Amino acid sequence: MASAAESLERRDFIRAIVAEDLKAGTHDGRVVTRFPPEPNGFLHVGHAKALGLSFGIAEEVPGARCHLRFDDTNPETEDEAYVEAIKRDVAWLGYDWGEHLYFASDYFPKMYEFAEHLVREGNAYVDSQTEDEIREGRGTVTEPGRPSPFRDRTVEENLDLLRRMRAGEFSDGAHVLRGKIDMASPNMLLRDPVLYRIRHASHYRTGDEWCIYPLYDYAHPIEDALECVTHSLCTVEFEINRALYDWVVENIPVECRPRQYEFARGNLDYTVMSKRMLLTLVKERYVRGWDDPRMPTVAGLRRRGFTPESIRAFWERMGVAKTQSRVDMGKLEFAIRDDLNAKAPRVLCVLRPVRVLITNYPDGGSEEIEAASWPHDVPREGSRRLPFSGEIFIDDDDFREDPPADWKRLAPGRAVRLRHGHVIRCDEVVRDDAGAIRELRCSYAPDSISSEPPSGWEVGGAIHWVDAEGSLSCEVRLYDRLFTVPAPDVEAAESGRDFTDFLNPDSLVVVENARIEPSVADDPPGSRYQFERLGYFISDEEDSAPGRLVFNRTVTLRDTWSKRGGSAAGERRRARQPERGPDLSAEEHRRLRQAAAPERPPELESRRRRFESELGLDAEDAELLTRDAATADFFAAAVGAGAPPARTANWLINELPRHAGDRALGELPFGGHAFGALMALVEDGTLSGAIGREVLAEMAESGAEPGAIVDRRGLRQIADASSLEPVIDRVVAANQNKAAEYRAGRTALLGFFMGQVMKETGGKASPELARRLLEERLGRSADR
RNA sequence: UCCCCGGUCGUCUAAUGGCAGGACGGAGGACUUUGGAUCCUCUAAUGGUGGUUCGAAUCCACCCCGGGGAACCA
Repeated sequence: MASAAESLERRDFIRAIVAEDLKAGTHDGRVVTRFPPEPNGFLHVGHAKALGLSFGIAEEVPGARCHLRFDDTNPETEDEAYVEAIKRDVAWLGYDWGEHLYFASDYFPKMYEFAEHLVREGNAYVDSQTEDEIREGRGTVTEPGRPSPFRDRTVEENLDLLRRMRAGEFSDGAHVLRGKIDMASPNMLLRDPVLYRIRHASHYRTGDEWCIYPLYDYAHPIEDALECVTHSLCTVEFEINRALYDWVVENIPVECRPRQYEFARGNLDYTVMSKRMLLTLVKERYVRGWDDPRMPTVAGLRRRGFTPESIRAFWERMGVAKTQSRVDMGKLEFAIRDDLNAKAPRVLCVLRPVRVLITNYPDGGSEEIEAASWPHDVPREGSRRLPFSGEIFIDDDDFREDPPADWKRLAPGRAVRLRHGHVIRCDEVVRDDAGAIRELRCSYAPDSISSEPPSGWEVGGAIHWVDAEGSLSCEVRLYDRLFTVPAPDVEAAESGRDFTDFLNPDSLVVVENARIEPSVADDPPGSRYQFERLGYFISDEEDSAPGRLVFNRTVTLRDTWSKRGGSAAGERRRARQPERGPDLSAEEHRRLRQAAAPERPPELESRRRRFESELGLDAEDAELLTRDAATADFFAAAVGAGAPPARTANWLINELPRHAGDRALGELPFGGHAFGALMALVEDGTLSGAIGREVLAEMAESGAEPGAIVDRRGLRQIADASSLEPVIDRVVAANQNKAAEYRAGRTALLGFFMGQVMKETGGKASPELARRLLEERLGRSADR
């Protein structure tokens, strides 16, 4: 068991929780997670994050597992086709659910049985109000709800009604089953949530067997409990649902006690992730389908050429936290380039061909060039042959008649190396009648393939090319971001426009007449390449066919030449910061509140004055301590036991609440007297503040006397220089480099040294003294 | 408006009262038969105001900002 806990790296707060549960043996040392998609759409990259968490943890902990469970409780939107698509995507990402494939719909009988149980226990009732009446009765965020007139039906009546609901005696909406919780709860979900509704609809798996269907908040915890899931991980918007989740699990007869934890969902720049919007894009034909390479779906990414490894690595680098975030596209692009650099063989492809005639090449001559498929820094073997003759194509982009100063490509009178081939120089530009470039006339330096050209040929850079005769025609699809703004959903909501208004018209550019080297002719669809200097590409699995080559651009190469600007997301965030005036200080707010506060009872008011005049408390402390009688009594008892008033007030206000947790003063296992004794120990220097806090923590836990705790644990502080100096010397001697840095001006390191001294002394060093000695010792220049 | 959750370099994320660190991006340089890759250097942050503490991103108070919440969706 310990080894299982150790194998889990605490990479994020969820894994930390799992590791701690493992250590504490919380779920008998078991770890079971689950991934619960509803089969009403395709998986997207955001789901890949959730997959990486739930399946990732299962992979990392020996003996753990992750269930793939279809949460199919709504017959109206779900479909078998989505089940298959989701299974395919999960498997493609490399996650293995083994035997553990489940369907919520398989639990319908059990869920119904539990519903009767809830009714019998008085925890649920059949409500016969209309949908509108129920909504109305729920109240608002500021007003409590009103109980339904049907709330107090007898168990017998409820049971009878529920059975008849199930038997199909009622029409849709005639009745619902509601949990009987709390109509006044600030959490609206707890105001008697609907558990079951009548819906005479065919379910894709259970057909017409059921005419009542459970709702998410009721079904999900049951699914988890029945499967003995231990850590039910979901996104933060379900945080409020947790209270209801816990209520359900506590009120049904199940063995296992799953816990729900929430993390931030994975959002990406320049796309949308909501199922509704994705469905709109597909249905209204803004894209070619769920697997359109511009879609953020797993299927889209796959067709675009992303690897499962890159997607997993991407989310692993992103981490898991609870802050809402919108990740840079650039990070996803980094992940795929990083992966493909070592996986995609290099080939040459010319997107927009310009004909180049090599005038000094032997007439009708040709040769074959052996070209390595991998650059020098990728340790892989392999090569192919490139045909070369006196007539080739280069890319439009690689020729400029009037180039900028730092141009490294072809221009009149300039020379470039043809990648893997000869060096050529442009002698003449031939135009057609319309003035467009028809061909470039160049000369080449013979025998310059694997050697430097003769002097006089100043080579700027290397460009890609293909042989005019020996190359193949192909179609290349260039993809760009689907939307023109980083957050189309937010933009739409704020501007009142539709999110489709922000679609990027250039998200797909089809290049029909590209030319590619012939070596790729017989590769299977789905082959990935780097088209040198252009990017990573994949042959399209749908549209490629023998004799018809179609490539999708996965991502461009990083381009430090024609670089783009900074992060648009950041600019946007800054732009949205509204103007506002200066904040009121905390002090001003306190005064305002106090002015508005009702008069306190005279008894407390007179104690306040006495605390202030007789005990010398400052006005604010006195006020705080006399807000209620219990606090005032507690304080008085402490002072009565000989405690110093000022320090006691300070600790009562600042330290005690932390250790009390939710407990009221009266519920603590110690009283004002013991607290006063602790204060006396701090006051006379027996304890430092830090140790005092530690003792207080133990008192709050066990109720033991402070003196007893101090004696048993030997906690007296070390406050004499003669005992502390050797420690200081040791610490400084052991960290000579840091000491030098400190002396050089990095005084923040004092905290580091203080920490070391505290560690050495078990926290018992007097901090004031330790700090003074340390400053003294470090302040001196290095002694020899 | 009430309840819940958040707020750390431009972005994502570490730091469980003790050195604000890493990654992406950006800038500069080295190298280069890909303006790729790699390597080096640099850049840049704790929302605000108070408080507690020897010491606060971390604890407390108030404020500000963002997200979620009044489906018979999940």
